[in-house]
Amino acid sequence: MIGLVDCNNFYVSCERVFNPRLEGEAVGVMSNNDGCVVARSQEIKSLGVAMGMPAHQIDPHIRRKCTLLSSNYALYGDMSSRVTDVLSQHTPHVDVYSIDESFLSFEGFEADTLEERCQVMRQQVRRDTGIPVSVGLSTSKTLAKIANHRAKKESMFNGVAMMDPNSNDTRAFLEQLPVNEIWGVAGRSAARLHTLGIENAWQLRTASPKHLRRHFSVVMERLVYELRGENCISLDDMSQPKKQIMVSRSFGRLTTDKTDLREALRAHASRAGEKLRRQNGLAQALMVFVHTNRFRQDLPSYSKRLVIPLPHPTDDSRELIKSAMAGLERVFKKDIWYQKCGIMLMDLCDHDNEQLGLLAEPISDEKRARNEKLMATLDKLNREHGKNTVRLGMPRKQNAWELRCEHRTPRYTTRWEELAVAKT
DNA sequence: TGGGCGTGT
DNA sequence: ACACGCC
Repeated sequence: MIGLVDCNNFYVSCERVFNPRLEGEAVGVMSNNDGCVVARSQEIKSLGVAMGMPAHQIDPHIRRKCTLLSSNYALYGDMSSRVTDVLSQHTPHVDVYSIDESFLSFEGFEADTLEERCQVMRQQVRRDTGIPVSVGLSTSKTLAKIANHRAKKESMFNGVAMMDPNSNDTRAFLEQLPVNEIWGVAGRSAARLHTLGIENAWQLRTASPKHLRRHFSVVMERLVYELRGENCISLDDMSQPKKQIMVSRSFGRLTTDKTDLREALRAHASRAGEKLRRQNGLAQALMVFVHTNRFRQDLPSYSKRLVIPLPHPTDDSRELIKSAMAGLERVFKKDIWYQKCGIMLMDLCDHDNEQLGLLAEPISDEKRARNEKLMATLDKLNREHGKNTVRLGMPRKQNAWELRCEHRTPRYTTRWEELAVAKT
């Protein structure tokens, strides 16, 4: 049996833990730069604020009834690991799927004890972290996802729903479930399924896998088996090292200033280096890109990307920065209003069995050890004393790439200076 | 009017 | 490179 634990309205729930006054209010959390609404309380959903809606498009009448917060990823990330910690106490197999979702394997557990166990687990998460979660149980991940939706929507389940893949009840539910509500099926695929006469999940489940493979791909074929209750989506991939690492941000305001781009790319390359070292990898190439705001039709549009092979595989932030700066020289154009820039590390390989290129410059073991120690120290300081305690080069004040986040709450759990204060 | 991945063709 | 998906 597989369980899917999903936190309810996760970012909003995190905010409510530290500000209980938000309970019962219409609350939304916005994406970076206060762009779109990416998390919504039940109350704000009822007001008609859609997922992903640009914040500035919300009707002013509605807007006045809402609390819209900037995202506080330091807080959400920390709360997420607290939730995961509790889950790990209830089964040895937890696959963290996203910041607010985990798949749990209950292999070897008695099936008829699971609903009860999950209730206990759910209540412990609530008690220990303050976060409400729902649990879906079934024999495949796709069905566990569907069960999770039911657990959220139908109050009779009390937050834990188990779906027997072969029950009449399941059949009835799948018959009224539109295909686009299935995990892995969105607008385009749903439209193409419709042309084949497949409108609901039951029709998809009873369709011919071979037929679907012809019209789509193995992904859709697997989905048919998943809907039948056969677990065929592997999630070990989740913990696999990344094949690319990307860091990019929109600017807080548009800029034509090369120094802004230089500083932003330096920060992005450093962050990418951190991620790379954490997965014990080396990069063999780096891509730099810049572009303008495609929504601004009054300004010239410009977009450029450039792949730069690295002289040898590296995880050293200083070398990544050096290549990124060289790239910037080649993609930068004067008098362009840039909206975003970023870098992507590519052709990643494992640190421990590095392939030396034919033309690689040999580096002495001594020098290499020193570089590694420097990076390790940098990472340790930033880990233990907070992000950006030590950085490579200092950005100017009031730079254009600083994120807009006018409504961010304190980082209660990850910054000493921002701890919650109990008033007497 | 976000950011960061993945798979498949 | 592109299409499409997830969260």
